Amino acid sequence: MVERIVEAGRQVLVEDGYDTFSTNRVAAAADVSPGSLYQYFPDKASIVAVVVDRYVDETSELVAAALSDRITELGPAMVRDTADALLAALERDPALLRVVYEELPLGRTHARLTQVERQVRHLAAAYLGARPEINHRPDAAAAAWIMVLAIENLAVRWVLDRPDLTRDQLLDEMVALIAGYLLS
Amino acid sequence: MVERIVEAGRQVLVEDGYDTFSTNRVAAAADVSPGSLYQYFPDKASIVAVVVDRYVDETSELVAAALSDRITELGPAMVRDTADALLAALERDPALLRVVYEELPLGRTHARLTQVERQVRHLAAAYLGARPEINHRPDAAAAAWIMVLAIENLAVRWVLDRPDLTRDQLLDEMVALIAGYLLS
Amino acid sequence: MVERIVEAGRQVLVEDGYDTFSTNRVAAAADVSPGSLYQYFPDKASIVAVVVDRYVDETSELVAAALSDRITELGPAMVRDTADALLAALERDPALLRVVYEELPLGRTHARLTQVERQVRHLAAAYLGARPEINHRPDAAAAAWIMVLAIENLAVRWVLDRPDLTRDQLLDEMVALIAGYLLS
Amino acid sequence: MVERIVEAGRQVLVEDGYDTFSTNRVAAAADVSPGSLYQYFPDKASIVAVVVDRYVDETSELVAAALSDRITELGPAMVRDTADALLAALERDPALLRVVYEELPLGRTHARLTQVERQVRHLAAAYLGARPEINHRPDAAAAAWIMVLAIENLAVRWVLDRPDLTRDQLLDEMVALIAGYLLS
DNA sequence: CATGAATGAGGATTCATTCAT
DNA sequence: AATGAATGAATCCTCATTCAT
Repeated sequence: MVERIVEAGRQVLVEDGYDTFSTNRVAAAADVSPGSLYQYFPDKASIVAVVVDRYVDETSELVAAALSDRITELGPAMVRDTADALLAALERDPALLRVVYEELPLGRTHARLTQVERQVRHLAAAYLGARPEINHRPDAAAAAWIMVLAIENLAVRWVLDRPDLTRDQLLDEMVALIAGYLLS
Repeated sequence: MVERIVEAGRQVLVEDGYDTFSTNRVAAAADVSPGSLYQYFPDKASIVAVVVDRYVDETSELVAAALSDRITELGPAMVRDTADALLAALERDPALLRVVYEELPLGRTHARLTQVERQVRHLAAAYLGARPEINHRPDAAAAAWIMVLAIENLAVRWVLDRPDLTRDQLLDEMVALIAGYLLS
Repeated sequence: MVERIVEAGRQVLVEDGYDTFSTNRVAAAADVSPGSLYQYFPDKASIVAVVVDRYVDETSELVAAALSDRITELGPAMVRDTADALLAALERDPALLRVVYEELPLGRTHARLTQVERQVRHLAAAYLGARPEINHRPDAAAAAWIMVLAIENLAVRWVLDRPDLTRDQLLDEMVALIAGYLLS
Repeated sequence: MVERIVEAGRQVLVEDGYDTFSTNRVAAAADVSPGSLYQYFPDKASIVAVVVDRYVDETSELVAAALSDRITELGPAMVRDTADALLAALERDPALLRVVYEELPLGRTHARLTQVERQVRHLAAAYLGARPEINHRPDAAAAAWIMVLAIENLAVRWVLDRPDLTRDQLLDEMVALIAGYLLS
């Protein structure tokens, strides 16, 4: 049941964006009565939150899986493969990505995303801190913040804005960006 | 009068975010009757649009001014000074930045922002294309896209998320990021 | 519920005319929340339309019933009885009659009325066409148009304007009008 | 000035009907400021009232003029010529006729029309009362009421509904209607 | 007189939420 | 648990009218 509601919520979000996201529409899409929504969710915002949480979780798991395959391998290949996995994950559902990134009201909604970003940053910082041969930046935490955010944002914007770069070009540039940075 | 309304609109946006932005609230904040709004603006969206347009214009002008002071100077100093100006511009009103970046419904609103970003990218591409001594990347347009987006996003996130980086650190990292990238 | 709303709509229409007919007033008169109106009617106009449709239907049914009782009987008695039934039907609710006839915005509202009038005309034309002994006019369709409209309008005006004619006088004059016409 | 306003009022009424008739629209059409309206008219309704009064006056004068030309002539020709004049008068501006007849809110608006109808009825009653050779009906006042209303309404409906009758047919039927009635 | 900016009550409509069944 | 009718506050917007200039 929760399943049906969350899926319906995702659908509505994807199909028409957040400004037409109403509890009635979600209930209709889930083929459930409006009242039933409130047996599983305290309010409208929490439905959105769960949709977003799931999306963030799925995405981060996809990236984490790719990463764990390559974790032993240092250097450019790892950056490229990770970015590749991130792109692939984001390309699964650009419409939902757009809604999550550009349309959602703040609040509890972004909590999960922020949390994941922090985790990733900490992982990256630990990683960089332990490998001075590939990271010449003095502050590993700062470098991780820069690196993670830059890659994430470039990936998102590339998926959403479809600029004049091929996917391979993008990956090349990302590798150059990170490599150049960490070694300077 | 237009002034009062726009200022009230900005205030409401800043104080409570877009989801409480109602014409009545704007009218009250401007100490004006709801009807008067409609003598100067065709609808609610256009009030938001003007607030955003102004904000984007002011911000880009501040950055453009800083840039024009340093335009003759190649290299790291220029990156740093531009990023510095951008940070300063964004720090003027973080709350409004948050609303513009994260809460506004799509549409005409993002049009102005997108447009400015395109202009900046074109400028940067031209600049990079003409200076092979500081730019070793093969595709100037791609490099400009990467560079502009990375800097913009890092600046915005730093202002909004207040991470554990000092302002100077951030600027150092940005310079390293761009320099390392362009020369690799 | 629909019942309550329609009845409240009729009441508001009758008591204060169309220009004070607001959804809020109807809701209040029905002792129902404004929102409930929209679970049964798509908009304000459709509430009016239902009130009018009902009124037109009731009225035409009353007349049709009277007519079917007398349909075998030719001549003056039939005219008189039909007119009598029409008067009785219109006298049920003169205030609503006034609103329907004189105040309602055009559109779907008049559609139903026009439709009924056409039906009646066609019936009358067929009737007249088949009975040359009581109808000497050359064009049965034209005669039906004249006859139906004249009787309808005289009945309505008599009910609304309360002129110096007794009900019986009116019926006498109507019979004379139609009889004289059809035989000339 | 009053002239300009009334003419603008008539225009608005004719072009878009009563439901778009707003003081602002009238002011704009008259190329006058909204405030100026209130120097010559106490409120919106009184503008409508004057437009209607004028229309009724013009129309009745046209008919009266035709009638005074034929006043000496008894019988069918007079009915025909009068009806002809009425039709011609109504055909001048069917759009305004529709608005006046079908769309206007009640009240002071219809006062002038009612008044004219009464005058005409009294004239007709006096006329019929004095000419027993053409009027066999026992009650001249009643006969006048019937006759005037029937002709008026048939003329109006013919102009507004454009039924399947030629103008000449209509006049023939009207003459037959009245003649048959008065002699029966 | 004329203006027209300003007013603000009121309009139609939506939708998150509740609650009796 | 599930329903879905009912709610009613809140939304955007209009327009007859006023009044300072």
